[in-house]
Amino acid sequence: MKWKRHESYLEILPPKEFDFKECLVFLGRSSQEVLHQIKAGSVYKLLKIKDETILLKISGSSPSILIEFPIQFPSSNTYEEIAEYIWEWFDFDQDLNGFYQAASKDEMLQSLIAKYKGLRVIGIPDLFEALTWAIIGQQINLGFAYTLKKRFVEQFGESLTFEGDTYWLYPSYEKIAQIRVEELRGLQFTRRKAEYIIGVARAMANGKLTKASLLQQKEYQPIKKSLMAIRGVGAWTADYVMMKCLQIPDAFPIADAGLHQALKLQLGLKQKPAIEEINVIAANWENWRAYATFYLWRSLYESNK
DNA sequence: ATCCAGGAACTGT
DNA sequence: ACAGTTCATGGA
Repeated sequence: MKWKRHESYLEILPPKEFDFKECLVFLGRSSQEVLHQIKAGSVYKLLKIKDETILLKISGSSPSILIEFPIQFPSSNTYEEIAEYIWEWFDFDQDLNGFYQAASKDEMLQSLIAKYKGLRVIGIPDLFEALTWAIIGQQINLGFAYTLKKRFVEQFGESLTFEGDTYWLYPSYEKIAQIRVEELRGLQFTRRKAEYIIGVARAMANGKLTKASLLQQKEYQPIKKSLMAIRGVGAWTADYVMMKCLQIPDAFPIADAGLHQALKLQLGLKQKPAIEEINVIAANWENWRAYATFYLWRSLYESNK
């Protein structure tokens, strides 16, 4: 991880294969997003580290990323954790040359990379957020998923208002561990989703589920198995979390409806491909299937709202 | 109206 | 192990 602390800002020095503007497109994909805002090419995001709540203004200043602090500066031992969060969020540990090389054998990926070069898997470093956001999104359209997330965040998260804009933190598992199913039903969560989400919160509050213990397992299958042992987490959610939170570049949510739609459009198919066909299509994506998926998702919001 | 959404658990065989 | 059903709601 490379970063420098300056007098009034923090500078992150990303790897060469990175395009801040491409990542901004992803971050701006939903007008209903509540966990960050984009204004004049900068991303504003509230972050809580230990007991410090800090507003970040994140800007691209090629080749660096600059982090400013519109409200107040963090305490000096918090800078490193902020840099770490940003590093993880933009997945800077991956060397995308591997992906670009793997894609040289695949015409479709090559064309996506030509369009979106420098796009990285924008992650969800917080395990509770990653798991519950995935659960929220199960089997509903993305627009409604964002509606539910907004209600959830605005009901149970902390917020801070600065110069007329309100910034939100995702609800903590400590808080959600204490609520009742009915409170989520009132926000139009299904009963089952409410149970899953509260269950995840309680497992984390008990210390039975942590990001560190998942990552300790190193290998793909054991991690996936541990995730799928959680009620509400099937193969799709496990792969989604491995991709977005555990930064496993080969995680592959093969049953994903968006992936199927993107493949159909990119390959000009008459209908969406079956799982067996996707395995054939993805034969050359080895080690980079999360990136292939992410670039395919990107292709779906060419003209988004 | 009917089908599908960035699925998963449950039930019956 | 496998297939069919249920959950619940919004959008096209």
